[in-house]
Amino acid sequence: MNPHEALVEHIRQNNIAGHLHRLSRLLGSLSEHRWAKDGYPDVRNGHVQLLRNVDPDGTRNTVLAQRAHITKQTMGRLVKELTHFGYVAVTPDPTDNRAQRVLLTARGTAFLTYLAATLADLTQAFTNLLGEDRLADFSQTLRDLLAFAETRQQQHGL
Amino acid sequence: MNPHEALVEHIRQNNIAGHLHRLSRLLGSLSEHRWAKDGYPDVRNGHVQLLRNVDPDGTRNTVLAQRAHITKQTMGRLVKELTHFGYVAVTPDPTDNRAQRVLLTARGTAFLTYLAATLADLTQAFTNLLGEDRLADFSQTLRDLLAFAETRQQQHGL
DNA sequence: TACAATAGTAAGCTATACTGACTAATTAAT
DNA sequence: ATTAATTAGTCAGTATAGCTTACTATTGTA
Repeated sequence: MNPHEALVEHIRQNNIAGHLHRLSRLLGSLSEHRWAKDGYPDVRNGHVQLLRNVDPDGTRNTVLAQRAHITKQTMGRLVKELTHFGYVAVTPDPTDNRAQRVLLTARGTAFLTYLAATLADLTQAFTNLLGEDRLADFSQTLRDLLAFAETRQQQHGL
Repeated sequence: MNPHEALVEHIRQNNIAGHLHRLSRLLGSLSEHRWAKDGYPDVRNGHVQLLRNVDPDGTRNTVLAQRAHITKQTMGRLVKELTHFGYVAVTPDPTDNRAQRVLLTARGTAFLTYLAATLADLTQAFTNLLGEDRLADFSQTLRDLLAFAETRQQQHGL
């Protein structure tokens, strides 16, 4: 094995970030195809990070953005899209005239219910593949790595 | 816990795809910041999937695209960018006048060497956090899930 | 009352990927 | 040997998911 091959091999061995990226994209595209097939063609992956953060009594855009770790402008776009497709509705916040409350519509709730079922399916498929223990370990490690990466980001180092 | 809370809780519990997406983005942005700080400001994460697939004697654009699982058009853009920044060079393929060969320049090789070192650092940080065994398990599971998702995609189900 | 902070919007930029349509060159089939 | 099909690469356009900068309107505070 010449030096270049050794180098490349080493990089492939440590390619966790690349694998994460690819798996994330693959799962995302599989999900959206399934949702479309099952009657929810206008919901995209990004929308889920809105839908799953709405409280029963409605939630402000800014709060949704914080929970999803995106800017309020980006969340604002998601709200607009999901409003247009009828998954959420926006009402003025009675306690603050600047603010709005985002609420799930019946369709939004129906989608969330459906989503929970498909996620359960996926978890089942993963369990069949890996077994319960390995899946739980993976999930926990994922959370640990996420916490680690967040800390690093706040320190702004690598 | 009312039904809506239970639903949302269930969705959060099974939020593997969301976590993957966020971790992938976080690691990507940390990497690019570090690369910029260390003298490689023009290399982005996407470029790595080109650089690490170039053979010592050069590789065709189409082959690079296949290895990186992206379209040849997208890979073509990466080639153009990295050529512009001096990390790769393109020569005609002597055996086929339609084709080109992408080769690493000295700068490209230097970056790959540097990259291998930073990946080793990151692996070390992960090992400190998780221990060798958990990291190895995570890495293996990631590969298993990737294989699973690829298969599903080819079947075009779920 | 004036000033600072907050909620949300508008506009525009970037990165990453895709598809469809094209040219030029090669290979295969008649 | 010519025609037809495939292949390599590019061009142009689209979509998604983020971002930043700049703005209005409201609220809270000194």
